[in-house]
Amino acid sequence: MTQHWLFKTEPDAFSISDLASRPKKREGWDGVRNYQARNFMRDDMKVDDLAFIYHSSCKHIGIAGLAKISRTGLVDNAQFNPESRYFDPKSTPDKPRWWMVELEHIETFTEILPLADIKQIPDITELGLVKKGSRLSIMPVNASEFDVLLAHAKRS
DNA sequence: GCCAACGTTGGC
DNA sequence: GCCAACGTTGGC
Repeated sequence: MTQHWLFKTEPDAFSISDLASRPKKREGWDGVRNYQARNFMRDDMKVDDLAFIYHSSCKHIGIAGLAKISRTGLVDNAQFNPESRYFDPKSTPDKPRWWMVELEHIETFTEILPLADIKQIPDITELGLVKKGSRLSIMPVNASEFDVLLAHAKRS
């Protein structure tokens, strides 16, 4: 059973076009340091699951494109690098704390589907983005809402 | 830059 | 295990 996801990113740090310009259009999604988000990646994601890429903390906030999960079960090596802002002194290579998946770019939407518009769509009620207080950087999207959002994103 | 809401830490 | 204090997130 394929699931659907949404990954937040700050485009100043890593954007949908950065993903598209990587070799094979793929990149490991490192730097997640939240247990719930990690658990989604480590326990629930499957190769070929689809994922929206969402731009946050920027001028044009919203869903910017579509990707898929290309690899799972990867260790986020930034946790072992003392130079990295994602370094975790409590994690060891024997027993890594932080795991990630790899994403592969599928499509950059012609226009970003703005958060303000998403909030106006009557069918979108379950999505974490529109729920008060949700700060998850990675969240599931149920199948019907995923279809609605994809239709809106392609229409704009 | 503000600030509400949330997650994490650490003393007890 | 509680909970206050602190740090972070992220829209506005």
